[in-house]
Amino acid sequence: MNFIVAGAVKAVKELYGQDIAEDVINLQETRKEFEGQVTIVVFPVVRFSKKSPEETGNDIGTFLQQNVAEVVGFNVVKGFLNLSIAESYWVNLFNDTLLASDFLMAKPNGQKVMVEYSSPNTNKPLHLGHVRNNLLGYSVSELLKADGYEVIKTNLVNDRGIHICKSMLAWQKWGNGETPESTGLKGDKLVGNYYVVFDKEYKKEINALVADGQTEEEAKKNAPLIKEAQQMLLQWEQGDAAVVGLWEKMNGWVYSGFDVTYKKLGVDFDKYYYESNTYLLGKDTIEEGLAKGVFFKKEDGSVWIDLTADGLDQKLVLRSDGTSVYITQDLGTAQMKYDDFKMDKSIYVVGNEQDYHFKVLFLILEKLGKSWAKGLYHLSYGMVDLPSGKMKSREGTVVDADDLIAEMVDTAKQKTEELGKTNDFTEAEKTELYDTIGLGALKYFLLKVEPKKRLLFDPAESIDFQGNTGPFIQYTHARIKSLLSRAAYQFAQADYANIQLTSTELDMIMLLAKYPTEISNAAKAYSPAFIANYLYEVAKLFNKFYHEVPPIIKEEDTAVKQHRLNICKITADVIKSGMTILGIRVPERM
RNA sequence: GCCUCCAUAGCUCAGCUGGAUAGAGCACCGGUUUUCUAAACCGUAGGUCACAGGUUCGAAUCCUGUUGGGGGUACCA
Repeated sequence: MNFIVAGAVKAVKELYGQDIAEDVINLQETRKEFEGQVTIVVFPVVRFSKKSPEETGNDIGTFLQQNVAEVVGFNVVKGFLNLSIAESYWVNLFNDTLLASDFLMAKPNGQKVMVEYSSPNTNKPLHLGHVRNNLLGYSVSELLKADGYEVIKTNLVNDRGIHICKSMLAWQKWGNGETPESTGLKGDKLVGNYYVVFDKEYKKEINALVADGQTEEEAKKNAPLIKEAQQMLLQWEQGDAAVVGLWEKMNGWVYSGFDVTYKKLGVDFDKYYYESNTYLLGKDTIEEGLAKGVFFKKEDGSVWIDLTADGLDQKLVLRSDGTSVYITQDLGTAQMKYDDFKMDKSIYVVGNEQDYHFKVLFLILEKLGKSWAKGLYHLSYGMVDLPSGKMKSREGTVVDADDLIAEMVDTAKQKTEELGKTNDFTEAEKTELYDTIGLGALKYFLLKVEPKKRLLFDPAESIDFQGNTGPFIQYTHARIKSLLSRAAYQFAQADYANIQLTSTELDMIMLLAKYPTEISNAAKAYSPAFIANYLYEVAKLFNKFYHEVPPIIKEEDTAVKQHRLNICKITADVIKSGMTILGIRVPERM
């Protein structure tokens, strides 16, 4: 649409003798109720024309109609100049751009980006909050690929620390040698159970101590169990063979459990980092910061940074005993990741409870003069809340990832069987279809919401399969595919000599043409939700088109038939491409 | 206390680089199947865009304040 902007700039020059910048010409789609396809908002031009909005609109409209071949008509409503663009323009756009073989291909931009997501603790199974993280991380990775980046997906596994020692200790004390094999439980579930056991027993001890007259705070510190867990962590750090052995065994269980969930979710990683390897990193960075005067040392030996000038607080970066805190290792890990990959950008997909942490982290790296610090971005997303409030693993008020997935697949199965759509499917085809639909519904449900917004999930109300949902879009795709195969579709450009586009067809072409722009906007905002909402519009408009036109298969005019099948084909391609970005598979039939 | 994010229909969400009469889905009510898949389509109803000011030709959108809610503010991660 650049030619319209250029034409309008020229119009202002010739009509009013004024040079204006291109951004004065504000283009938008013409609203449905008015004639035309493209609208120029004339208010910003008024101060150059020194005429009323209506007169200005008429002047420019007349000029464009006379001087720009594609502009075949115009009307002015209040301050809005609505332009009618020649049908041949849209037909050419459709044939030359949308039907071109590279329409859906990513154009490499030569940049490398790392996306870190998932990053689970290895002491408990994944829940709905983690599911949101995983789907977001995966989808943003796909989105950035589609926008031309080379993407490295990483998972920084939080595999050490007091939380794992809690599970280990509880298993040692009360586990009776249980294993995933002996119980039939997934490894992460088994380990998670002992995390809950620990918490229960710990609370008992606290209550007993409080009854003995200690304050709750004291009791929390003095309970024998927590002391034992801390002792275990110390032994782990010293490399105690028995503790490390147990740690490896239980982490192994958890990993095999996670692998099952990851596979089910369809997410993967190019590179794993383990905190057990990175937790000592960052001390070099502390030295570097001290030398550069970015950090300062207090009398007790602790190291700090003063960020009060930046509107933040003083922040501890190294304990007085010389050991690391959270941010110490994150500083070191950031350096290591950069050294490993030299990426242009690095995205951290982490919940919004850590907004402050990342703000500080990035600011410190900038102050240390790291050239790559400006490429760091915290993709902060809102928590998933239940009607009862926040999910808490320790208290068992979580929606378990595996359970939820199983439930969704089961619902998909039920609904599909009710509709009697899979009577001629093989068992394998059925299994795959139910999986595709169930996960499609779940993923779309989570991804259609803007990442930073918190999300309410009510387990009592099942996720919809109708309306603005994954299955609706999947259905639209399946319907098109079946139509194309029944029509024995062959790709070819249609002959438009005698074709008059319907207004819905015109709308379809305009909407489909926006796909590449949608991708780049979504990528800039790191928001798969843009894609989800766009795909919904595409599917909705297609269904309208589908109902409006007579059966395409029976169409006798071969040019019209080819043209409509082409629209179907591009629609299916765009849906498939967009859904792939969301990590959602689309069935050929359903 | 301070910092930060959020507030749009009964519910779940779009719309936010300022543009025309604020849009969807669900739920509710009504209609469409001898024609390519009714997980679809068409229609009715539903709004003080939390509140109050300000900037502007024009504000759901930008600014300030207020209210309500989430999160953060640890020598935890």
